[in-house]
Amino acid sequence: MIVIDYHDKRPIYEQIIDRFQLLILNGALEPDSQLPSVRALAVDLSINANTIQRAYSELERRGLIYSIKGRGNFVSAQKDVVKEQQDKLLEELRQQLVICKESGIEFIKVLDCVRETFQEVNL
Amino acid sequence: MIVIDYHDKRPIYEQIIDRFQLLILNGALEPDSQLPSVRALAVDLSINANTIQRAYSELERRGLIYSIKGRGNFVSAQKDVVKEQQDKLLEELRQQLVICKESGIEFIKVLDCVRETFQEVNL
DNA sequence: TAAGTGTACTAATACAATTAATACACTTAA
DNA sequence: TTAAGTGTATTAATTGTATTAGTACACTTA
Repeated sequence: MIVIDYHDKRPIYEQIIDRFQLLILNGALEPDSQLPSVRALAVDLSINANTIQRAYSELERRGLIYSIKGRGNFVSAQKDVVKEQQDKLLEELRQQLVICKESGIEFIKVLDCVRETFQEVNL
Repeated sequence: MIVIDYHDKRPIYEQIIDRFQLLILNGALEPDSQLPSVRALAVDLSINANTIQRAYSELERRGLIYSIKGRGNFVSAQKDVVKEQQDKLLEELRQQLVICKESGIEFIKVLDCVRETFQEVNL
């Protein structure tokens, strides 16, 4: 479910955050379903439990999960938080688009890139 | 010409790299034109000259500038390096697009984002 | 009650970013 | 020739962040 890429320069907790966020946003993890415990996942990934805890804290801060002491962490059931995080991703995309535009990359090239990624031909 | 954003989490040398790369890619800095000296820019930005040096070294490694001992740093005159760096930016865009797609963001929303950024209506 | 859970805290280590101070080689203009 | 300005290289020190490690406490469930 979760894989750490040690060639990735980003911190481990950030990789975990992004991975879980992805699984929640696309619906792979259903609302109210339980996440692995901080200790269990720590053992599974051979890392420290504090690192998992840090990732879970951030996910909770974003409203993507909620935690119950003594029971565990669970996927949030609120739909608006999903939309909110998707909007943040779109904002990051927008920033990258601005960089591309300001770097003199032609509009058609960007459009091709989008088409290829989404494999949409009916445009 | 160059501005440092201390609210930006990225290292200073990286901000300088990106800023100069942008100016070179979009043609604001013409081939063979001279860049500020490492010392002069350091004083101007109130940072250490080594930080400028580090940024210039990376820009030279990318082939975007060339340096002459005792004279200064100059914008590269080779067109293919511009294309090469633009392709790298497109690859970063592609990765962000994949994240958006895998996060369940609809194709039309991404397309709207592209349209708005490039302000193209004839689609 | 025991085991499993989240949470909080501190200490220690490792690494990266940055500053600082030099020193050296080269170019240009007075 | 000399002085000023340029790039380059090196080392040391400081700072901040990521991560590990260990511990303790509160809560839930069987």
